[in-house]
Amino acid sequence: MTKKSSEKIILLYTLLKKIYGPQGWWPITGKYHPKDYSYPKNNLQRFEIIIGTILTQNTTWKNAEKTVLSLKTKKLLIPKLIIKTSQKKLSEIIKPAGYFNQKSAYLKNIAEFIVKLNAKIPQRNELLKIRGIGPETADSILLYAFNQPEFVVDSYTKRIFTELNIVKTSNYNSIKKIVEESFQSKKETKTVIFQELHALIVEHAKQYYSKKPFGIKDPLKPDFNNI
DNA sequence: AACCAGGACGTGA
DNA sequence: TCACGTCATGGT
Repeated sequence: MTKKSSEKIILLYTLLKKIYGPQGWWPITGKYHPKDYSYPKNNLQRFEIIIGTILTQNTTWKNAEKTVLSLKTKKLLIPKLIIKTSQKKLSEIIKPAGYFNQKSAYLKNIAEFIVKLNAKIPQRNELLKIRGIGPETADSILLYAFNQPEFVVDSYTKRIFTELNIVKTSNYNSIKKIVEESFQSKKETKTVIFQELHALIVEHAKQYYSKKPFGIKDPLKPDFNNI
């Protein structure tokens, strides 16, 4: 990690926070204040977030949230009930989220894991063994459902970081490590920073990095040219 | 009407 | 490791 990388990452976080404010991005359906970081408050909310991270894979949160709400209305947002429900029925319920055949299987896999977990905090490498849980979903689960200081790297992050010359690599673990090493503070603080930074990056990217040519109208670009 | 969305997985270089 | 095809609905 170069010193400039961390300077740029901290600058990016500062600027994005100033522009968009706190995102409050723990995908819980219900009421909460964006600045309230005391979520999830129980295992049901924790599971709801976990389910959300899978359903939103390569899908808009709007569509994913719709299916989370459907599951909630049907009182299925409980690990044991996800296991009990047939995959066919699950697929039907989560249809708007896309990839329903894959995702319904993934939901069952994570539900099995959560039951066996017995209310402990999962290890990252254990999550990665589950079919349907890749690096981004694993980190999302750890960061938002278990409040662990694991930074989430998504395609937007790679895109913005390379476009703003923050990093040269597009390797997941490399970028994750660079970001995590840029912020040294206590665990709770880092967790909040990582939760907000990832959400802010997504928000910014949706405006300036979703269609080609990427970032051409990004107002932050000049700030990163001569640093 | 092509293109993309808060990816993961399998396969073949 | 890395690039590419596949999975699928809904919005622009």
